[in-house]
Amino acid sequence: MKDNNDMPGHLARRFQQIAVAVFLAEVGEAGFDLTPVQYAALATIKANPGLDQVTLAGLIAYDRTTITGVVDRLVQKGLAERRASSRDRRARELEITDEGRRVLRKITPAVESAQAIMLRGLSAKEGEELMRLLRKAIAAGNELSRAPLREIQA
Amino acid sequence: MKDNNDMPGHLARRFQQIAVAVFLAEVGEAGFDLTPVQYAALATIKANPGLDQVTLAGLIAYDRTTITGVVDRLVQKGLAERRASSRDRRARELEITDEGRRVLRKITPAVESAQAIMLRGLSAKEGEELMRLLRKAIAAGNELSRAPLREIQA
DNA sequence: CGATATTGATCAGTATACTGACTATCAGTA
DNA sequence: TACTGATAGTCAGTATACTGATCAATATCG
Repeated sequence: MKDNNDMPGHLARRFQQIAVAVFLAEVGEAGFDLTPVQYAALATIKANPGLDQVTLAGLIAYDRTTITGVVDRLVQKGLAERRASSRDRRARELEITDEGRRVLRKITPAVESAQAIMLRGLSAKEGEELMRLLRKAIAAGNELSRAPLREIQA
Repeated sequence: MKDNNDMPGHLARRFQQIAVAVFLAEVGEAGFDLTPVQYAALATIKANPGLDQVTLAGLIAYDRTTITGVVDRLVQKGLAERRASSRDRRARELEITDEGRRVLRKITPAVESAQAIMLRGLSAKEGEELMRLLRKAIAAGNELSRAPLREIQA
């Protein structure tokens, strides 16, 4: 009979569980209160000023119903702003605030440290290989989740 | 600047997201309504009859507060039973029902198929290597989450 | 132009996960 | 035995994620 440890799904869940715990611990010790999801969203808003929520969701592969709450919390913390779009009155344009920029800058060392801790059981080479295999598996399965990754249209 | 695709945490989240979607799709097509978490819990109850909830949580690395709800739903679906323990009046002993056994048996092909689909972008060798690296990273980070894996004490 | 389809955002509902607190019970020790 | 600490389970609260529905606005095509 198959063990849990032979199930990629179980290993995926477990690795993600640890990754989130490590991220929260490192960021918390640095004095910030930001989740992995909020961090990714904020960094993506900074890199793509004025993008709408659907585009943001596509860039980080979040469900569009999840993004609503994530952006709510970023706005509530004063890290991002949500404005009505002038081109499309359905859409909301997202901008990072000065405070958001400051937090992103200060939080970076903790985030990098967290990424290292997640892989601390692996050699540098193994860490690279793990990421390569994850990227490959993810690319092949991209369309299988409700929230696939979407590039920005040129 | 670091891309999301260079962050093991982001890749972990994305891979898990796809894994859950694939599991639910395969199991759903087979006519069953069981989540990955519920499946793992049920299979573990079957393999360890009479275990209590804390032991169950340890065997699959779930938080003990999460287990309460998961077992609630298994009981509600008639797949498992929760009994008061005779040895320890705080504890609840868990048992799989005949229906639970039946579901577990019938659902296995869909579960195995899901595991294969998650890795469809990888060769057999790469899939093995991905699982090996995940196991290694997880083992090193086991104590970093609130819900570490715990073996049964002999 | 107008009917239709699509899209952006949100909402209600459900299921993980976690934090922190609480009760009941058990175990070990002074 | 009485006190203390640990443990099993649950609960309230918060944050992802998803399904499916709805509403407003835009796009498309006959």
